[in-house]
Amino acid sequence: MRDKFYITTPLYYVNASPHIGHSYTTIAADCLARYMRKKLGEENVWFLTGTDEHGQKIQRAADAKGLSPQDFADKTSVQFKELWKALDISYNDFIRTTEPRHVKTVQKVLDILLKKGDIYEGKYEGLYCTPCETFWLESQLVEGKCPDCKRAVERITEKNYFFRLSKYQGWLLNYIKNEKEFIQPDSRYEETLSFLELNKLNDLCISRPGERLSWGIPLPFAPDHVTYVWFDALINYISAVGSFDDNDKYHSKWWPAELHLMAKDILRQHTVYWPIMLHALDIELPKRVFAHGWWLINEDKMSKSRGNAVNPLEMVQKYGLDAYRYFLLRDVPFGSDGNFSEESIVKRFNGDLANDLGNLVYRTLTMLEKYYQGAIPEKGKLNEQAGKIEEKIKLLPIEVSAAMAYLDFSLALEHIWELINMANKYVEETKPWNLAKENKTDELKSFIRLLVDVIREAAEHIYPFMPQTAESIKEQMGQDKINKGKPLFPRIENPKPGA
RNA sequence: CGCGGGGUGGAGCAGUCUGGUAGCUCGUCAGGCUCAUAACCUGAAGGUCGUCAGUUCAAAUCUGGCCCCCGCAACCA
Repeated sequence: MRDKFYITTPLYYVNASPHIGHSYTTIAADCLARYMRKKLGEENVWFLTGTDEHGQKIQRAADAKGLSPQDFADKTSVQFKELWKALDISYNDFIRTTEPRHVKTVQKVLDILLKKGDIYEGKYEGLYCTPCETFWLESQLVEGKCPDCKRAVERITEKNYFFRLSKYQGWLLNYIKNEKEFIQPDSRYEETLSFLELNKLNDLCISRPGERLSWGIPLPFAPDHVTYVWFDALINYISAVGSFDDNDKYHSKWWPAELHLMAKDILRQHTVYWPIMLHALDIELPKRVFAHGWWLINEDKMSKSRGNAVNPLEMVQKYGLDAYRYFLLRDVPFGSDGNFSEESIVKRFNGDLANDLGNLVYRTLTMLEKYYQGAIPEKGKLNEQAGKIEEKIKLLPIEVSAAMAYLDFSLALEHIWELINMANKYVEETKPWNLAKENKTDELKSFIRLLVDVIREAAEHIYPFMPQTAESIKEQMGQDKINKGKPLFPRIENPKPGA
């Protein structure tokens, strides 16, 4: 493990409001950042997120609302920021692709690559639907017409600039073959590898003529063209944390990133375009690229057009922030698709949070109150069952660390819950109410103290996932005495999903 | 024959690489307990592991055929 940790989310495209998919990636990144801060120290972790604001879709969305693209982007960007605040996201920096620091870097990159001969002028030819302002592939046409508006398309040719992806295909293939950890999960690694083996990369068209699209970063050597939005956006990962010197060398305290997190739909941009761009710039590659799955709504892909997008804020209001965070990170293994439903949230809420964790904390606090007037007793002698719990407490950090190394949040939580469940069982087997009646004070003391230790330990590990809950537990389970509050997660009775 | 993933008790999954009593969570049923949020603990019922054939002393696991589901198939931010 290296001593610094730079983690990124994708820059979210501001053509629409954030949904649970955005919140999923960001919560995962937040959890990891919090975990690593504890491990490496606050000052050694850098967590970047932001918004991607250029391109045709933004221009159109802005037009539709009668706003300038910048005003439109400003508005949506704020929505993302507000959501991250509501979700307790601990990002260190929020970059927008319309910020000068980014624009400057993108233009510098374009200049360097042109100088190196990796960008060249060429012609882009394609089938274009003028009303829709969209290029279509032959295969996408419906009866030879635009699939959207059903009008005729025309073959047009325009001057554009291209980035020599093809030149570096062999290098990239070789690199990926040697870096088995570069792309995760494994299935995505295989997918990328076979894609590169079976296909021949075309050079990437990285410009759009200004008359067709003006909302973008102008090419420094051809101001009548703007930069293709993906080429622009990826560069944020380096523009946010460093800069080029006069000799075109990139310097940064944080780069290379330890991890780029994203959903599976934008894997290729991060495993093909981006590595080649960096390599052409003579910059080190990120250590890992991890693509997680999608949340499906009733087995369906979530999308605006289907009208089934879920608003994260609504879920937080209804179930609480930590329950929402817990659900997302616990319910499916990171990497797989999951089914999102309020029914499953309620199940996790009642089962794991209320019955297991919340109840353990509450019953322990009550016993402390009842038997010791709220004072936390000293450690004492342990019986066999307690010894097993002590062992588990020692083992847990190792288990969690192993799971987190592979971004298996679900497994990490499972390990934590093993300890919680052991403790609940321990209460049952020890029968403290009998110890109290029989005046076995030593045994009662060491029993309750062990429960306190278990809960403290659990709170430590829960923190990256549910920061507020960890905080609340610590507060209630004070240093020497308790401050019992309301139950952490009051059971949700008669759940009415959708109500 | 484009590439890949998958089909395991009511639901969701693990196990398949390295064959050998089919495991987990939820749900259902029964019991126990009272510190606790009708929470907690214990036990039970429930699966010929998609299908057909083969290899083997032995197959969810290996081999081949077939059926079904789901992604991906290069500028879609």
